[in-house]
Amino acid sequence: MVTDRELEILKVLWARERASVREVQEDLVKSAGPVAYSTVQTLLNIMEEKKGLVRHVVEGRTFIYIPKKSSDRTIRELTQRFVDRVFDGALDRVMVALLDTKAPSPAEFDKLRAMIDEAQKQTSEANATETTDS
Amino acid sequence: MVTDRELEILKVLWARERASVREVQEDLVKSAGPVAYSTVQTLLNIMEEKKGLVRHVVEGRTFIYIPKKSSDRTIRELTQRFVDRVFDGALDRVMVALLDTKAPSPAEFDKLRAMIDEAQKQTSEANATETTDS
DNA sequence: GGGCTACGCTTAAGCTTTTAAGAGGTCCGG
DNA sequence: CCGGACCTCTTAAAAGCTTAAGCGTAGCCC
Repeated sequence: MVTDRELEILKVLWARERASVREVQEDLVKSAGPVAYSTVQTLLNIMEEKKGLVRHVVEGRTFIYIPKKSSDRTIRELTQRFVDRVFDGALDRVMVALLDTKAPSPAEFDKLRAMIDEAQKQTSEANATETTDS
Repeated sequence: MVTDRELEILKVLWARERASVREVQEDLVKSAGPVAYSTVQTLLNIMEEKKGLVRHVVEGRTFIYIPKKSSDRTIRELTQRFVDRVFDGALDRVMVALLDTKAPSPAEFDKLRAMIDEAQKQTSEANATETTDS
């Protein structure tokens, strides 16, 4: 659904929160190499009309584009799709592949552990409130 | 590079190690819904000629296709590409998204921790041979 | 006002992906 | 030995992605 180029554009929009076509195009040239103004324009148009990924407001005669979904949510959806597609949803297999592609440093290992602890704490809290909820 | 359909085909080939077009097509129909024989044929042809993902041997008048890369390696490459594309290579951010998309069970949490421990043990052993740490 | 510039809109070409129909060859059962 | 079944190969079309040129218009500088 979200293509490579569209993701790049979304990243610019998330970083800026709102941006004109020109701003997106200039950031893209810096971060991802040359791309024509009209290309960005067409992409943004499709992303609004056909995919509902962004919306725009008019300021003067400039279109200001704004992402519709948060980066968190979009990235979560992309991750979900990827995990399902490649790993048939098996989280442990994802972890194996991840740790295999890039060997983390000891500090990163600790960070990962902390994350897992935190995530587990969150879920157990969530479960606790489920039963005692209003 | 590897598209969705191609990945499905590769999964069949990895499971069977080697398969005829007919076998791939039949497995695909079961696992992923209807698809024409000739479609699978064209895909396999492209995967061999243009992408070098598979090769074939002839048995009688049947083409037997064989994956060129292991599933491990291919999946590692796909994962690498995804992490770079979506997360700019930041492993910790991947972990956040993963734990966020699907809340694991306590048993799964333990499994993840064990994996991390194991991975760290592996790397520290590897490091011990090259640098004699303090 | 006249030209320059910036902007959005229209159109479309080139490529990849996905799908499939149809041609033609080979093999086996009868 | 003949016909159907099964195979590969050829062709191609629809859809989506990526890229961009060209047009009209509105504001701006002088």
